[in-house]
Amino acid sequence: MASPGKVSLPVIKRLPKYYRSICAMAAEGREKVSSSELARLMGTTASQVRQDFNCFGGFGQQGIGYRVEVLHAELNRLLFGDGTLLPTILIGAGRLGTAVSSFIARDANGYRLIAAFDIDPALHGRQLAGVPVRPLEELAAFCAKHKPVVAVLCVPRHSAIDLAAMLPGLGIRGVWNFSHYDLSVPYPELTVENVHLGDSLMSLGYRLRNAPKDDEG
Amino acid sequence: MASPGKVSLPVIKRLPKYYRSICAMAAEGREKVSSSELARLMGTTASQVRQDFNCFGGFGQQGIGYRVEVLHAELNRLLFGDGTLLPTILIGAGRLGTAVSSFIARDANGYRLIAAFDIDPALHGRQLAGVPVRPLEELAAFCAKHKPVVAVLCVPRHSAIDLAAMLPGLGIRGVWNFSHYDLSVPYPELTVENVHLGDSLMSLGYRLRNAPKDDEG
DNA sequence: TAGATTGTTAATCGATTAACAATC
DNA sequence: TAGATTGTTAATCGATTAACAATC
Repeated sequence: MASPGKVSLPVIKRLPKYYRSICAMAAEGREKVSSSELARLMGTTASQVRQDFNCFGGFGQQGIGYRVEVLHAELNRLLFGDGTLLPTILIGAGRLGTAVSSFIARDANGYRLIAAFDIDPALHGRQLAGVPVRPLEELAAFCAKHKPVVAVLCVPRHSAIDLAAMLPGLGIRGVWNFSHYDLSVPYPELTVENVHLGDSLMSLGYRLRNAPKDDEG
Repeated sequence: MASPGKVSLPVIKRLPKYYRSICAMAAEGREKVSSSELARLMGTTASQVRQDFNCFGGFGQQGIGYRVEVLHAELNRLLFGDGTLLPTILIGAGRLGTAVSSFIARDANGYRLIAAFDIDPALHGRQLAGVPVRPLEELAAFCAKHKPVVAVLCVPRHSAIDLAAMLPGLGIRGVWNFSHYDLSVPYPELTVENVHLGDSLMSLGYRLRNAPKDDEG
């Protein structure tokens, strides 16, 4: 079993996919599953499934397989810890911010939205997924008092750069970044998940233009 | 120079990041740039920059560096082809769909939104980023007539599964998938970009809980 | 016991990085 | 020419896959 900090990023990124498969199985009442069946469901190999689980100590029984209930509990613990929700703020309450806020609030992903911020006075006071939109000037005071751990950035590129510089000082340790500026590079002290919608669209375009067109060629 | 279909996915995913850096430089009037400077900006190595560009034939001059203008033109061509926008439909016009539609329409990413679809009659006829929301029943007829190439899926998991099965038959070759179901596995005939917001949030949670807390430890 | 399936080590594969000759 | 920097080959690194002993 590797020490938790040592688990590689590709493995970590696969955990939610395992979790979803297992949740579906648990809901169906399945009791056991083999690495090869999980692999087929996820489009990978049985080897990878076993390697991945063994990063965390091995959840199976030799000769038998994996108990769905055990996998479910272990993955749940890995992804959500003891179940304490991570206090989270949203910065940028525009269209994207609004969509994202309801996503955080609705889907049980381990986060609790405690505030939203925006520079636009027209938005101040509005409710967003159950929290009011506050002026950006209140950010520092709010963080000092309520100690959010995660910031969701739905702001333009330049605001993201400015904000990221101050966030660690406010106690923020994680950022879910929707601005199209890659925050992982300049701010290694933050744990960042970049969701670069524009980049993903552009690379899709390249792949489409260069895909083997088996229906035409 | 590798044949276009052979360029590896990691390289393709870096193209938009190069493009943004180069656009910024072009805007500043910079004329030349070295692989090492680009590498520093992107948080990678000069070696990788040169390897990446050489997948497409090499855009630089030995001893000199890269001309910003050349890089800009080449990356532009790679990402956007001849500039023809890819005709695109949105399926699912809820909160997320709304945010995403304005993203497609506003940011110049090489796509042209030509229609939106939803099962909810309450949304039918509404305008979304300049196109009307249509009943889902019209999807097949619309595709037959207008030949969209890309579908953006902002629908729940189960609808995504059902839709993906029929999309190739309607001429759709690419999918930008926001449903939390991984479409790459069951539909290899589609070029899919999965944007799994839930998964990205969950893995962020794991990383935060297991990050080395240098401010506490 | 025989069959199945994990845990774990070894082999392979691919991507990244380093090195260096070519060239401006 | 000397210095700089690419293009390209070689070395390294890490992730994936295969193999197999352990075990139910």
